[in-house]
Amino acid sequence: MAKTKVPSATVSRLVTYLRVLEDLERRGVLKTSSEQLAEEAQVTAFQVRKDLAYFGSYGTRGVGYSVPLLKRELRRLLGLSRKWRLAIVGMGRLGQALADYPGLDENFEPVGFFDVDPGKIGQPLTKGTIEPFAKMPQVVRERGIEIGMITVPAQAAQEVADRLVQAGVKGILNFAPVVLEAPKDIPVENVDFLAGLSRLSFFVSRHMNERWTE
Amino acid sequence: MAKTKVPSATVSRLVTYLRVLEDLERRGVLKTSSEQLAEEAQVTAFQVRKDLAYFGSYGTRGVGYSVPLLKRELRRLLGLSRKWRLAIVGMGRLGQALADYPGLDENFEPVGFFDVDPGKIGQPLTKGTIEPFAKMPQVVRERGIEIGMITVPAQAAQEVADRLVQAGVKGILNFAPVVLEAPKDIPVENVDFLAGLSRLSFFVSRHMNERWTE
DNA sequence: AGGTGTGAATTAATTCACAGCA
DNA sequence: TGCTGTGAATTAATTCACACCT
Repeated sequence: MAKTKVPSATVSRLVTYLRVLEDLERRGVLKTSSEQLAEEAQVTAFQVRKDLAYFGSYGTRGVGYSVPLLKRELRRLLGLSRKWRLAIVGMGRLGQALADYPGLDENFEPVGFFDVDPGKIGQPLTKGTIEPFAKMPQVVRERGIEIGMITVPAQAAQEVADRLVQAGVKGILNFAPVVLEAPKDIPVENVDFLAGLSRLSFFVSRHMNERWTE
Repeated sequence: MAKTKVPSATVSRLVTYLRVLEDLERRGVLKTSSEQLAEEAQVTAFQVRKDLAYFGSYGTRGVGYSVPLLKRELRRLLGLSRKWRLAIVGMGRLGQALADYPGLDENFEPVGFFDVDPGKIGQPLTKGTIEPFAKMPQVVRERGIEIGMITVPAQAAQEVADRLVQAGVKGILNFAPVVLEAPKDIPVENVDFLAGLSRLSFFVSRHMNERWTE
């Protein structure tokens, strides 16, 4: 069992391994190997074994890994052995799309949906009803909400983040295209869609220029 | 001017620097420094200078960087000095939200919106009209579409990707929660929303357990 | 026999310190 | 003087080879 600190790249890959395992399980596969996991996760088998070894030894030598067991262990490592209660702030199309994103329910329980638009308040959703943002702090406390997901326009995001922190959430996932400030003990994950496109266009343009010059 | 290969982490950070520069420009700031960029991008000033130095020298010693100039250079480096033509496949809420995502227009031009649902076809959007997916290959050729964005359900994503590649796109940005296969000269960027939440919950739960044991 | 787990070797990324230039 | 640009030093991450266990 390793006591060393875990590379953050490893954490990102654990998420991928978990997704692969869920896929294998869906296909009825019960046993797997570092080789197979590597193939599906698009990394090397060395990498898979090393990543897992940071946390413990979950496989059987000469045999491989049990899919359900490894899945359970990864969920535990990622803090997903219980569901996190989630507030989604900003119920435009993005917020609504995320509320219904497949697989969300396996690890998260969205129990609060907020917006400031009076026209939206009361509107029913698949998993609840849109409530006024002003009630958010109260709801966060009442329902023990731990994670806040921000899907409001950029200019409102920092304000929303501050209020979520005040209300007592433990972490923030931000989809607005700004980098948010937060107290250093509140982790914030900033997701930016255009980042993906920009990275992609970097690789595409480099490929098209055939080894770009000077 | 460096000839060395660029760390892929550096490319991701360039995207962030560009976003920061756009923000500075919006605030009317004309000159900046590695210090300031580092602050806003949440990295060290060493890192900023090193990252930029992989590509050239864009600053003035003793002075700093010109915001518009550095912005232009970063856009060039990222292949964003012209707009990429974009097809969005899957016009559910996620597809529609992304079509209107702020800042998209600065670097991308969505010129094709596709769905298989007959009920959606013909529906007007902010930037166009939903067309039948069957017409996608023809439209990709006619309008010179270079990048395909996939926002369909997971089970349809691979099929869509294959058809996009056949139709001749140069790169794919995938929002469906699966890892896609593609020919090795076609870059694919797989975005997974739950990845962000899972990473976040890892950090939150570790923090809550106060240095997690064994 | 066969596939994991892990120390050692290698490679990559980051940090640093300071030379170089406006 | 002040801040960039960069080789050198350090630290981190990945790859490898093989001991080890079933």
